[in-house]
Amino acid sequence: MEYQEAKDKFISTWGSLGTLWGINKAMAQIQSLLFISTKPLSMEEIMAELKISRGNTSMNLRQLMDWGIVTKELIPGERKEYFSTEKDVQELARHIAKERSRREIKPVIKVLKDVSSIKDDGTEKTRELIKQTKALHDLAETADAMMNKIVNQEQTWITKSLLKLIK
Amino acid sequence: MEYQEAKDKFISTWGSLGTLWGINKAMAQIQSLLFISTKPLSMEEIMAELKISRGNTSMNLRQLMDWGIVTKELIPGERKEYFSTEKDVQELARHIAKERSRREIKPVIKVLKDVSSIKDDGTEKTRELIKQTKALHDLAETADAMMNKIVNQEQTWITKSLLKLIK
DNA sequence: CTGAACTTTCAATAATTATTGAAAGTTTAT
DNA sequence: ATAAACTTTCAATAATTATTGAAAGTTCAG
Repeated sequence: MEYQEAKDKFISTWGSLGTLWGINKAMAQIQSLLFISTKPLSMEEIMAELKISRGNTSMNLRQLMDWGIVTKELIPGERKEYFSTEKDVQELARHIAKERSRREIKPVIKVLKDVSSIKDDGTEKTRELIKQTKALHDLAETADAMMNKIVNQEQTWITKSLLKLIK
Repeated sequence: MEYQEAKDKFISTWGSLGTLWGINKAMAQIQSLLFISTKPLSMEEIMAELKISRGNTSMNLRQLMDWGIVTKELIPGERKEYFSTEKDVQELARHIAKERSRREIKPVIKVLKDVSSIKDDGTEKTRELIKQTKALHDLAETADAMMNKIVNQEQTWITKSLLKLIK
């Protein structure tokens, strides 16, 4: 497999995996492209590589910046804006996990908590609703906590190693 | 909050969370309905409760059965088919994790492996592609393995200590 | 201040995905 | 074998989501 083929395959596969981490195709593809690029890319370059419109590129870059995984790089003397993504996979995973937790999981946990806290009127169906949503609530909370612990643990480890390097 | 309100809230919230585990709205809503039902439901009942068509109900029930989280219940003397879902959240999580791993994560890991195995021609861009896809491959593999370990409750010292950290 | 270089916005449109409903298919009782 | 009871299929349609592109907005050099 040649470079170009491997590159295209990577971008389209990673792009289609977007759903797995809750982002759209264009967003995922832009991130992929930046992830394997050896230097920051301009909007023009991204548009050309992925064959998407200026507007699309602009909006998706903004979303990626909202997610905290893409940053603007200002190159001295250049008018254009350049973009690059977090290159460290651990750090990338941390950002993604944190954002997904905040945007999607936490709000659902809140609803599960509310629903499982309704008054038990003694009927079978109410009891079942309470019981099952409570179980789901506990599971969701554990899973969310675990995910955050794992990714933050990684962060601690990285920070520790970094500190060692500095000393 | 009354029973009916709580029930509707649960079904629509859990339904909209469908994307999180990679299924569509109707599928997620049917599963939710069954999850809090005190008895197996017929197609008619599901259609009426969720206000969806017969065809839609049929197709989504089939998909839920493919996922292994809904089963047909044959009630003696009844012509109609009844459906129920796995009621144990741990078991449910296990099934979902296993299916997602098989359908989505494993194939992506395979592509990452192929892409990261291309011949190093010495150019910077090829080296970057290899380096980054390899890092992603390792991360994906670790995450997948860990998820399976956790849901399969194969509690080695690693997962045990992780669980302790959370509690 | 003006114009060139660049980015953002957003209404229109395209692409994708979900849903319907009626015809075809299946099963069972008689 | 027939008909009633029920389920599945799938072409048509609706709903949703993504994408475009041109106008409006911004920034900056001269």
